[in-house]
Amino acid sequence: MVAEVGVSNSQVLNGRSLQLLKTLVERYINDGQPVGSRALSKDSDLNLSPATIRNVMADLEDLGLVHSPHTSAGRVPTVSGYRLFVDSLLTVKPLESKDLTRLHQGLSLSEDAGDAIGVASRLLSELTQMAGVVTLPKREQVCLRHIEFLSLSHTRVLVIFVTDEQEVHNKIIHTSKLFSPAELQQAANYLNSIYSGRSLDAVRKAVVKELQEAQERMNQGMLDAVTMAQLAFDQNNQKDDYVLTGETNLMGFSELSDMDRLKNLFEAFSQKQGVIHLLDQCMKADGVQIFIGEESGYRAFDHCSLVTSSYSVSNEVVGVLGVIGPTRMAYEKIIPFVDVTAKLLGAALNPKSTTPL
Amino acid sequence: MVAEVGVSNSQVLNGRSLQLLKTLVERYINDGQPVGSRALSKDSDLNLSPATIRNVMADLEDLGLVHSPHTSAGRVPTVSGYRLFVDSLLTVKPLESKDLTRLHQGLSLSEDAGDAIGVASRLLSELTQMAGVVTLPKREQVCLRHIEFLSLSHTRVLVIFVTDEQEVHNKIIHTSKLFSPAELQQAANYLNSIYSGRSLDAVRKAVVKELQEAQERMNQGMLDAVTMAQLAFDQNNQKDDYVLTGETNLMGFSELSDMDRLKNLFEAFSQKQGVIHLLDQCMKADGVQIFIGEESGYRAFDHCSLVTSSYSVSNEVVGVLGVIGPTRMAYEKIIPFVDVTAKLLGAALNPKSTTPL
DNA sequence: ATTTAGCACTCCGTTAACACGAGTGCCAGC
DNA sequence: GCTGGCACTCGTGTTAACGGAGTGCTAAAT
Repeated sequence: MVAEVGVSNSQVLNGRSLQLLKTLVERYINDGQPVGSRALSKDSDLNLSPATIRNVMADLEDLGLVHSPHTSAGRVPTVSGYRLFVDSLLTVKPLESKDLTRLHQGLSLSEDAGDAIGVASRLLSELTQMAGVVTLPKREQVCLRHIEFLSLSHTRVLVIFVTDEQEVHNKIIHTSKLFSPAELQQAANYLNSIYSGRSLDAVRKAVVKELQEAQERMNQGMLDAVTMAQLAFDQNNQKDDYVLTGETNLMGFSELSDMDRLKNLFEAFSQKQGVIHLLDQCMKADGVQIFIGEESGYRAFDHCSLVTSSYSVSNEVVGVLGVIGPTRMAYEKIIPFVDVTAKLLGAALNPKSTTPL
Repeated sequence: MVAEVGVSNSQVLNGRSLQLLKTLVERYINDGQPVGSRALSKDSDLNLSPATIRNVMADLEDLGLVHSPHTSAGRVPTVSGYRLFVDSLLTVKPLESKDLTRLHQGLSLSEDAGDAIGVASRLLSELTQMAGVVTLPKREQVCLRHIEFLSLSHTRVLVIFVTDEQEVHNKIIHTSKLFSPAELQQAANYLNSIYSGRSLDAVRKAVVKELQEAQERMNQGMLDAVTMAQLAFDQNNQKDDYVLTGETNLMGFSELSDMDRLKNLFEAFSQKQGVIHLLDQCMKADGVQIFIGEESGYRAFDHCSLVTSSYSVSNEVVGVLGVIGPTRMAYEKIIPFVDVTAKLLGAALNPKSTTPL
């Protein structure tokens, strides 16, 4: 059932040790108590006496896979122990059909992208009873649909633009000269005719290029338009952000009941940048990605695990979603859950799949 | 210094008892320990022996103003005790000048309304070390500046409108028939020419009126425009919402260190409706409003106090801001703080005061 | 050579007993 | 009406004892 893992310590890390590690982790995930040799002897179907198991446990402890809180307690998996479990020992359970239908229902009838993101996050947290997080889709990969300028006071201009995912963005820019409403209208018309339907990234590049090389060919109106477009699509405009729900679920877990830890965690949530950076890393790898405890490198997440998956629209990775919970979580259920949710969210965001009523 | 409070129990609730209640509350707010008769005897400048003070305390306890956690502990103010203190005994301290300048600076250079709201909330929480909350300005009182329609798929139309506070709102509506981009443009032009500059509430009413009485006078294009406007400004569109910051500050207070309480509180924060309802009540009364402990009627807030003030733009109350903390908070500092912040936020939001760079 | 049984040991968690300090209520005297 | 004194109550912190759970080690059994 459990194959050997080919490492240098092959004579100790044989099938039996792994089997025992597996049942140890499973049992610990279930009831949160350090698990002792007697319990393990009963739980595993290899008929071994507690004494034998104690020997194996000592080996596992030497390898840093388990750890005992104090001399006469059972063993608890370490981060490495969890890692080995997740990578090689885990038997993932297929998603329960009732959860699948909940996901399907919820995501299929979301009106716009913002909706879908919120729904996805809420479903993640509700169905897992942990915290759900979904990053907003990256703007690079979406297309410009419509742009519009509106004069505020003097040289302040409100830029409104709509992407093909039916998201409305807006930003205030400061122009170098005063524009009349008619001029602004004209500029918008020009930009719409040229750039509508192209990706924002492409627009950004095109704008820079036009400004550099083709100034003499353009009339003043076109030049103004392109200049404003550059201001509007300025790089730092893309507000990285995410939707987080069910944080309060985390308050129920005993491993996070320490007020200082909890405070750090929630502060990390509201400061956002750290979490965003972490999620960005997950976007690079496709498929499900897992950070266990300190692996994330963020102190606030020391006692948490993060299970993520990137989601894609038209075969282009645009964001990440995931679940945050204590390291002691039911990975075998969470992993397929996150996986499926990512796929469904991607499908829901696909512009081709939006069906009019 | 402390005048008598005219109630039926005038012979017990004389100036001296009130003086003692005052110093008791002040001392309890300072160090959070139940305060005993000896401490009170030293703290108050009326020279009384502990024994005398014990008698007074017994009276105050009969009146339900103080309470002792157990037989041989000092006294702690009850909700009524805090209430009496806040209403009649409190000597508010003027805002520290460094806090005032922080507020001024922060709020004066906010770019748009959303900015200002966020800054206000952040300043409230940072400077008080508690949680700060600001409701978004109510849409009724703001003016329409520009409206725009954009066709999505089939009969789904994206409505974008801008208010004079430089806020961009958007909503997806479903029309009964298919419109061409030109028709949508025409409709938008019509609505802009008629309704631009009028308050949203007025627009809503005018639209309904027009549809009822004047159908024969209008051509089809105008009719379509007005119909769409009605959908766009549909009543339930106004998403009540608020900005909350510094929730994590609340995790430091011992009275909220109970995990269940804390969880309830944070859940109330994320569900929002309860909090919104509470804040709505505060909007009716102008000036500073205070809910102490259970007074709010929301179980989640049982051990919290809420100090709020409505804020106004052009003499019209549009929202509420406030501070949430434990009942044991420094009211004498928080009250003027909230008061001033509300006034400054109102000023910052005033469209006349927006200065171009 | 591996597994097992037995045994001494360690450590946690709970309970009880105890002293201490802080504060009260009440009474008698000023 | 105020005050000092006294007995009493209650929470806190310390200590000791004890049972339970689990380990490590050693010696015997397979």
